[in-house]
Amino acid sequence: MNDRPGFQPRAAQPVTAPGGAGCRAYNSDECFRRALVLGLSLEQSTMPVHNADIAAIFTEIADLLEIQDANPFRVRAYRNAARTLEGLARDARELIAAGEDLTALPGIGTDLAAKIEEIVATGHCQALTKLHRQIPASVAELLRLPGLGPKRVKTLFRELGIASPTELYRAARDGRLKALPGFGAKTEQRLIEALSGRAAAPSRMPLAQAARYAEALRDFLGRQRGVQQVEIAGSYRRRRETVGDLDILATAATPEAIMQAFAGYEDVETVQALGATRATVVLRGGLQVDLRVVEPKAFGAALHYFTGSKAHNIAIRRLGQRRGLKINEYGVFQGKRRIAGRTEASVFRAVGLAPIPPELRENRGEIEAARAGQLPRLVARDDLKGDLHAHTAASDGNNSLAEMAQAAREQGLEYLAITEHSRRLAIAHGLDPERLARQIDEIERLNETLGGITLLKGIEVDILEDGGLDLPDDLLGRLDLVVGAVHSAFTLSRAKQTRRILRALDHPHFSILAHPGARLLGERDAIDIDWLRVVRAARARGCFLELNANPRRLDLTDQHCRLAGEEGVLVAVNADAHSVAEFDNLAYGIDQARRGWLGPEQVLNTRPLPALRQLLRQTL
DNA sequence: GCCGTTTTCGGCCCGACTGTTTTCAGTCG
Repeated sequence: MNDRPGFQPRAAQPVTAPGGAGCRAYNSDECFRRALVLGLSLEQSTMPVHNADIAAIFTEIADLLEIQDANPFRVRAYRNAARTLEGLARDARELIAAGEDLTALPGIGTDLAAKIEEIVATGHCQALTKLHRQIPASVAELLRLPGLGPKRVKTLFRELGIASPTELYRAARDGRLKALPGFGAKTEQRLIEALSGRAAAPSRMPLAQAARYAEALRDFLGRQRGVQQVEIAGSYRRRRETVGDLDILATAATPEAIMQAFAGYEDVETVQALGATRATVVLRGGLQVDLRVVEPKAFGAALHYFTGSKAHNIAIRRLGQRRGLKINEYGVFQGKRRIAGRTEASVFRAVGLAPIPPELRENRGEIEAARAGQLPRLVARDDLKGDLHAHTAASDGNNSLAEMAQAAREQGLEYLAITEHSRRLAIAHGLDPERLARQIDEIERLNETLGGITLLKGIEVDILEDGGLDLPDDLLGRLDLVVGAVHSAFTLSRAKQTRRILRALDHPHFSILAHPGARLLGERDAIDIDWLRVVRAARARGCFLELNANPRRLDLTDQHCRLAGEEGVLVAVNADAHSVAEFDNLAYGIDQARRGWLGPEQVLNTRPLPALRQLLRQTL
């Protein structure tokens, strides 16, 4: 788990937005009034304030307060609130516009609710502006450097006036750091290395990419003499779409042996720490890995602890505390007596909870649900009966219709929709009406010879900038389903982008909105749309949302899956396979669906074919 | 700054490792 705040540096840019476009659409009078009060003109109100912007401001306040040595619990309150905001499916400004009470959110009291309203209305927070008068914003950047926490950053600023990484680099190179109290030659050297760019800034790695490192390392450790259990915990086990680092947990007859083997693993680039039961290394490729060795009787407690999330752990410990129990990675203790810890289930039982699946452990209501015996039965890979988004060599795929059908059948699927790109996506060799008509005939012929699987006739039609579809109605009407997707004009304003999607959903033949956010992890941000309106429009029109299982996309996000589930919109978990190998990606889609609290009944393609056809007809 | 089966005050999660120290503070997860 690397839940260190600011691990994913996000610039806390002041958002110059008294109101913002989205706000104006909801509550123009109020925005106008606020703009007048603040002496700002509405012409400035272009950039809407998102939860991530508010969270970034709260995180920066927390950083600066910490450097000032403020009450640590006050600091934590800002961090908790930032985490709450980042975990919401809906933007705070929408909640405000809908008149909802922000103090109902966990970790948000009257003070922080007022600050959120202030930021939504103005794009700024007075409290942060005030802090900036005492400490420049760039000082907080120093916290991202290895070995620097609030205390040392404060020392640097107070003693040497160092307020930025550049100034720090200069001072370190001049040898001025090691004279400071609490600093030494090693710290100085480490900072020089980090600042000279030799150590790349840590960034989160897509889950599927991390899996390659993780599985190889797990196998290696499992082969070591005396090793009993090896489990990868952390966000990897929670199946987050990206992981910051790997947390590996093991039990072994002799801890020293596995620690040494770990440090000597062929892919290790640097060993950052090596203790008796805990070690940290960085692999070639930049992934940090922590290994922890515990006794078998503590394995469950340690697995729970290192699986996290941090917010979940804190909530569980607080629950234990109220029962007079102390919970740590070694077990659950009543006084000196250990009452649980060998298994995760025993830890949950000790605090009166049903076992919570790792994917739900984000402190987003799973503890309350477990206490009430209302944890959802989550969808599993085996629940899937088909896949509703696939390409062949006719557009930008690699295999033939027959090869894709056979691969899908080998994956245990009963149906597969063929959904090539449409003509506008020329780069992907998209189909024009004539070629699509030919493929329709071809699929019908092939279906007569295929056994054990049915191909469905579909298309991944481009949603044009104005919300129209890229192929004529009469042709779309001949298909079993129409999957529509955005592949262009990603940067439209929220109002325009939302209007575009709503118009596409309105189309009489529209079935499934593919990769609705159109994001690419780490490469392209999601388009800006009013999610609640889109989800509700999909429900009203009998349409469905896709969870695209391609590891680069994983789109819907977990939060939007949950929103869809709560609003009664079925989600299609599709591999978007461009080759026979890519059906394996369905597992990543299922992971994400589980993180979004979806059960089998909330996933469209868990239906057998007749039931699926009936649902699709309702959209056409 | 938040929160309440300890409800408007007094708590707030817990431990390992490193480096700088002579017994521990700071950082990190």
